[in-house]
Amino acid sequence: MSSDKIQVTFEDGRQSILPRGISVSGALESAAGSGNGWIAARVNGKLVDLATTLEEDATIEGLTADSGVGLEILRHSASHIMAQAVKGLFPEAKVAIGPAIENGFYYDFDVDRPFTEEDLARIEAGIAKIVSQRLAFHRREMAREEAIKFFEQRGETYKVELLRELSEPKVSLYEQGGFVDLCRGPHLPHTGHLKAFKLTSVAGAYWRGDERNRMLQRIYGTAFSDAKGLKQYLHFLEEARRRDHRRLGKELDLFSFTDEIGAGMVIYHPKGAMLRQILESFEKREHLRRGYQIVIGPTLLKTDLWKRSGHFDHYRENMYFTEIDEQSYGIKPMNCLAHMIIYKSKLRSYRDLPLRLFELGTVHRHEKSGVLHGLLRVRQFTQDDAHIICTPEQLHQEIQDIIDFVIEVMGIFGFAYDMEISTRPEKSIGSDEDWERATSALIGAIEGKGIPYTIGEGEGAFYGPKIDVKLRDALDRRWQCATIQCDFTLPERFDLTYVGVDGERHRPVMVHRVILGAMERFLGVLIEHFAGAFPTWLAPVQAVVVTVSDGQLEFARTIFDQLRDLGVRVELDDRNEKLGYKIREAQVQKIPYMLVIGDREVAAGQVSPRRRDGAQLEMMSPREFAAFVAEECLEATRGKVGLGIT
RNA sequence: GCCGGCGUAGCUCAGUGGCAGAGCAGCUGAUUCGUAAUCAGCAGGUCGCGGGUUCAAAUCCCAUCGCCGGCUCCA
Repeated sequence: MSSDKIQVTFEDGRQSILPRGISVSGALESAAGSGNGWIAARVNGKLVDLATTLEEDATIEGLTADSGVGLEILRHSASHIMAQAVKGLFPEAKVAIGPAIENGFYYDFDVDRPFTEEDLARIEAGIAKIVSQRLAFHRREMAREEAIKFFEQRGETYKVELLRELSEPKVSLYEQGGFVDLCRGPHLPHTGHLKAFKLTSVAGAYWRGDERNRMLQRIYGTAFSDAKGLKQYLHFLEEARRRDHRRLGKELDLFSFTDEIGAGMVIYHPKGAMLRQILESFEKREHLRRGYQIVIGPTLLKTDLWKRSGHFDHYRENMYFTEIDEQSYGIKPMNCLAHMIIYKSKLRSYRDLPLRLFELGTVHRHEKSGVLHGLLRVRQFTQDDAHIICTPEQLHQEIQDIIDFVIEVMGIFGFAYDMEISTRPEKSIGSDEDWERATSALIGAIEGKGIPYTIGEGEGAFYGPKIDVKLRDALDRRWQCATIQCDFTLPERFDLTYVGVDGERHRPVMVHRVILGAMERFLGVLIEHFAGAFPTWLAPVQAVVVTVSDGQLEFARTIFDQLRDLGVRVELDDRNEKLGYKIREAQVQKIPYMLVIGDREVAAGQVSPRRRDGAQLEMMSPREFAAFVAEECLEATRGKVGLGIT
């Protein structure tokens, strides 16, 4: 091929001979014409600007703003544009970093005065103006030392700090409308491509995420390839607000908090307590079925024991302590200690293993005040906690059984899930052999189940590797609930042993695991997942008896009594209100069934159930209705839960 | 813990230095009604708590508790 031509291969496999030095956009247009909405490209696997020139044979792929990577580029450019707008309004602001994130982008600024809501509106207007100007993004490369001088002159000390830590001799800068930023790129061809954006909030954030550093002001925003995408996202936010468990907890009268009692302490009202009761009895039965034994440990344990376990050294700032009769006690933040004491209460043989101890253990952790969040982050909570003490050989099977347990339970609640294996962190204890064995047990168990997983390199606990299960709710949000953790440290520290076949003492392995995680957090997630409209098996009130007029009150009371006897969680609305009013109230309370009682029902001795979705069921006897509800519950729980809460 | 915002009736909220308000819920009465709000009347507040400024504070200032959005940390 002549020296002034190159061969370009396109995504669809087509090839063209083009002049050397042609721009990426020129090459793309030669193949597919203009106006395809490309904002950047991948050339030989590398993301580049459309203005990049091609000097060698290449494979290229045009990227549009609606694709995953393209959207990220759009948002990243949006953050640059926002920074330009901020610098225009606040010239003294120093810029830090401004990446694209999952649902948008942000940029951190160091300013004397924090931004206000009004500032946000002004900045938004500034962005709109820059967009209308269609300013080109220019890339230029510079020696690192030169770039340091450049940003020093401009007083951008954060950029200088970043540059000093880079090892590359050359760095790239991007400029649009006089705003220059240190950046790898790529970026939009010009600012006019930012068509749908919105600034969402402003918040403090530590420089480089370290709480010892200065707090910067972070502006969050989002951007989409078109107005429709933005609208959908704003609708998603609205839907999330509508489902907020804190709002629904109040509306459905499930739980509350009060500063009189203290931050992070849940008060369960009757319906919330009923929900928990249902979850707990479900859990107890499921654990017993799987060979777990239920135990109950004390809340206060002597501080000396927490010293031995290592909690006093590593976890003290999160613990509550109390002293009585000159004896110091720690309030348990975890349940494992009592379980180990139970293990040690007698000599154990390999025949006793695996020992699976389950406790609905209520723990207290002094979480920092700023992290508390409804039911999702509290200071007193109850874990569905179990510790499995087994031989190293049994580990694989035990892990696999726990995974099955998690999958079955998540299926019943209707959650999808992702699994992640977290491996040995830098700061850790235990022998390589132990880590190797435990990690391969975790991986082997997951792979044996054919479950896809990701690896969190170095994300494990200091005492062992773990599997984290992140469940995905109805809005596709992810929540960390279940976790399975291997531990070699505590068996060592507490000198747990078992007598093997060989008559010798051996060291067992301990698995810490939770299925739902914490009852509080799981309940919060459940509320949002179902938007408060719990399936009948979980609904704290399954049916409400409503009369058309006072004339049917006596009959309604006998129906109510009968259904309650049969185990249906039923309420009676005997108020002197119109039927429509009572129906509305029951709908708002998201009660699955409304049993309408009018003269027709009294005459027939039956009830007319109306379902929450508005469907009208056939008239039936109370007994038939109870059987109907029981059947629905059993079906939803794969035969595990019928009527009644035990 | 840190940055910012907020705290008024059971709930949702209005009130920005001069007599504390609305809707819903509650109570009383009327109404006896067929699938998402019947009508009328009544009652309800130490304006989170504690200090201060002022003739006068829900309103301004300080401190504190709590909540909200983030950061950091986590089930």
